[in-house]
Amino acid sequence: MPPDPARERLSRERVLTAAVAFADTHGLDAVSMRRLAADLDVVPMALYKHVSDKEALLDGMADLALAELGPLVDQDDWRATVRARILAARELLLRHRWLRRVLETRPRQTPTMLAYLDSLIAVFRRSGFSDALTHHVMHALGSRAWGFTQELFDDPNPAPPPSPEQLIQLSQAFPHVAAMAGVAGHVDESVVGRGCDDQFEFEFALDLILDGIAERQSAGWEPPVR
Amino acid sequence: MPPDPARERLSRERVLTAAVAFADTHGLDAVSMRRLAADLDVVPMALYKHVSDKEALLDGMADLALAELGPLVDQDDWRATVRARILAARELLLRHRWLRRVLETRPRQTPTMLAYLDSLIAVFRRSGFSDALTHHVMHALGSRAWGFTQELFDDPNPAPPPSPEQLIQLSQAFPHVAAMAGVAGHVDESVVGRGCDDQFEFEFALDLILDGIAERQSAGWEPPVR
DNA sequence: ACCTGAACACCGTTCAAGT
DNA sequence: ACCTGAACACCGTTCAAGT
Repeated sequence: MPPDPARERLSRERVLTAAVAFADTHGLDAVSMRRLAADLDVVPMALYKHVSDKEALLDGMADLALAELGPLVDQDDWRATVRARILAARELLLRHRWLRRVLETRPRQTPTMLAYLDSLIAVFRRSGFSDALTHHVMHALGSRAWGFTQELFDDPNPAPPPSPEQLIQLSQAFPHVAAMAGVAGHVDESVVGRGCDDQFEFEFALDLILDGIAERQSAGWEPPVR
Repeated sequence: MPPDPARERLSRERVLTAAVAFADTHGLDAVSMRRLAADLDVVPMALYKHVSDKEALLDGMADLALAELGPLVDQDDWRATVRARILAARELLLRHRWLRRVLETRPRQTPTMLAYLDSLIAVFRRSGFSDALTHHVMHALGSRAWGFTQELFDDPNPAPPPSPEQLIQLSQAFPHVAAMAGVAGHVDESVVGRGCDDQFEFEFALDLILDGIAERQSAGWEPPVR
């Protein structure tokens, strides 16, 4: 049979775009080489011409999604710049719910990931932070620099809410968790559970850390001699 | 053939203990139902009598490892107590390198996980923190409450160090990353890479956050009215 | 140069049977 | 009550062949 002329040729770009769309709609767990191939109307092995293996596919997906971020925009001062940049990254991660888990599992930073970090680090260095302080400060931000926290789960099928009986049992066994969670209006979600990492939580923690960073810097923090 | 009397009977405890030991020595990726069964000299399906599925196995492994932590020990004040507790958890995670990834992927908290969080939350509440502040403060700690950060990878096969040529290329493309990393004496490790999340880094960030928490509390922080 | 087909070495898990 | 064996529906990836 002659190749169907109506069928678009495969390309790395087409593979990655399809993979991102597939993950957006079906979740990361559904992304397999075989299913992606089926989605593209192609035999599994056809993908390997454009992507060396599954890890490379995930790298490419991360790069493609991160490209949506665009260049860093300077604000009034380092604090506002870093804050806005991180909140923008957070919005990206909320648009692509699978991205957090992909970033977490990259054994090496992709160039796009490095470029993102470079742009953040640049803000601190240009604002007079020492290289040592910049280094520690980036560690203090940790994954929050990417706009996510451990709470932001990518669970495709959230667990059903516990029954009233279970709730009573839980709050007897773990009274402090219950009291603390109750205040936030979601007794059904545990501290590091999913669902309560809303904008307010994220900004509270981010500002707390930015305050700490500002304090270290204005106090002229220096690395301990050893 | 009669059952070999010398062969110890399987039990949930024996399965979990073997799984923990197996993960300790071979890494998490090596833990499969089939390989664990082979390790126990048993057919794969024999495990399912003691553990309902693989997720339950991972839950059990987490519980067993976390049990090593023991009860919380009170120190001079909330700050010292929380600090010591978190550093103890960190040491546990360093002993069981697979545990971080298992904790991260639990869709629901196991009872042992909840008990750990409960003990931490109790410290804040007993020290006069409001429930609302306690809630936000636990979020600010995030995964650091478990003694890990995004930097603490469980990579069984660390990537080879880049060649000098690659290093030069990298530092030209990402000058700020290079400058910042250089100061810490490990140009070969990127910011969120593995290997530089040493004790000092962790304590720097932890203390920065504890400072922020102490500041919020002594300032009488209250949730915004809405 | 790009895609295909069959095969290999793995998974987790079900079902029906053995002791 | 506990373990077994064969089977099912999946994986990622190799190799040799087609066009």
